[in-house]
Amino acid sequence: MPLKSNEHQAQFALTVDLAIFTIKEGSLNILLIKRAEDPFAGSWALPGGFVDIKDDVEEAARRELQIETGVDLQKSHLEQLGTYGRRDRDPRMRVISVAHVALVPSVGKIVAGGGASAATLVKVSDLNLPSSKSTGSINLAFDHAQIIKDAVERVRSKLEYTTLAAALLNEPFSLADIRSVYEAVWGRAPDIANFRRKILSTQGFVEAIGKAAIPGSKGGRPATLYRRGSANFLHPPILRQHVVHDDADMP
Amino acid sequence: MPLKSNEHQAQFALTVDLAIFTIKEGSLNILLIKRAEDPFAGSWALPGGFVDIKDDVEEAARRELQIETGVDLQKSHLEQLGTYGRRDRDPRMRVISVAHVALVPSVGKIVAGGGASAATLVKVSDLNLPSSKSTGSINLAFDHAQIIKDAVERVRSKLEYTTLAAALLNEPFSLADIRSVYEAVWGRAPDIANFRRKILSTQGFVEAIGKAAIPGSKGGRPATLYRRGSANFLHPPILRQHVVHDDADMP
DNA sequence: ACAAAAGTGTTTCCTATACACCCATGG
DNA sequence: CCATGGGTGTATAGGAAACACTTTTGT
Repeated sequence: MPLKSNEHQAQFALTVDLAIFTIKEGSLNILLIKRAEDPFAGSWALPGGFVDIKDDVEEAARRELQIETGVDLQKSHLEQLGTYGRRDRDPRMRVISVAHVALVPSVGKIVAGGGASAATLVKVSDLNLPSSKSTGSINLAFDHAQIIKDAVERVRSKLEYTTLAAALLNEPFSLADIRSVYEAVWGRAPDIANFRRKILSTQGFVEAIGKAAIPGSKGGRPATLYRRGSANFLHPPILRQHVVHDDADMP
Repeated sequence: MPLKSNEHQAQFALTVDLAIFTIKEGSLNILLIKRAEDPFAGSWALPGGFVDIKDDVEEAARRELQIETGVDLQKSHLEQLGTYGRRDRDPRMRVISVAHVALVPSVGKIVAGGGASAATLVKVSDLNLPSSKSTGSINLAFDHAQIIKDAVERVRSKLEYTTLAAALLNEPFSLADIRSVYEAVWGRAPDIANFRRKILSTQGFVEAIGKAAIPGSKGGRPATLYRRGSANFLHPPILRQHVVHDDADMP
């Protein structure tokens, strides 16, 4: 970055967009807002906001996450996804957006503020994403369909080699709960018997809390309960059954 | 991104930084420039430059790559690494940098322009990176040590599950050449016999060109030559021997 | 003939997978 | 005592790892 100090540089507006995922009723959901104003009035969009000149980018993202969900910031996972800076992505002005992925066990009260007429969780499978096998019909504002597609793929692949599935669960949880996260995110779950051996043999994925769940009204053996462990990675990974990859957006 | 259109937004300077990797003499090298001016005059830094208001970010990165290396843009791999936007990363002004990783088989004539007194390939192992087992002594400007650390990790992990090793080789190449890429990047190479079976059994990793290399002066059986295939991914991956992960920069 | 480098064969071990079976609870 | 869901045992197959061996070249 060879800055020439006395040169005038172009200036850009900077936003953070958040793809906030959670599991609801066995499906992967994402938090979206409905835009009240043009452009894309009436369309669904990712929550987010402008970065202030005094903010760290990460800090701005955490602040927006707090504002939009009210979740405990310390306990939720937030990571940068990538930066989307196409010239024409916002028809009004040049905006560079740093997209983030957040994984939360549940969302609190959702408030629709700042240019949004609504804010709700939407099933990812109901979205119209730029993927070959997209079935949903909900269209998205700006380039948010692309961002969400990338975000979903990030989450799917991270479940392979990290312990992040547990970040989508409230503690305590059972091994079957973790498996249901994989099922919701991948569309199919690994064999339960092998899955539990894998989880339990990975040091630090989960820690038993020494209690058992209370069975539902239909009975069944009580499940052992766990909390998240200190490990972040899974070695070796749990690999998905890999379909032939969708290379549509590769140059 | 609920834009309120009549609001004044903070403006940021935007740069692209490039971590351009190549293999030289069996080692992973990165292209660095030596800064001529303060701040960090005399320090090594990543090449890069400002994004113009009319540029796509990707486009700006490709332009810088061309300027700095003269490599054929069509044939080299370029991907976004991440965005670095800490408040204090540049002492003069608020600069947001979108870092990229490029993999090139070789670099052309390197010219030191725009605030750089030199530009050369440097062995990654000679750099002082924020890693537990960093042995090098070369210090870097701004937050470039962190960027390079992230970039190296990106390359190391991508060799596991993609065919990108071939992007670091001039065509045609032998299977031993690919293996030497793994050796340079990972520090150790997989067993040659198993490795060749793995590469050849992955459809589309390489394509035989029907010729053989001419052995060196010390003889040896001529190696079959290949060019890059159309596949981008390796399933299942070639996993590194995983050391316990360095979580130093995790929150 | 020997060294060097490419390429093949084979054995061993690990572990992912599949699935049968046992355990604990509610009705 | 049956249905339900949690949890264990075990046989099989496929691939990773290790390494001995063969092939093709230059000197």
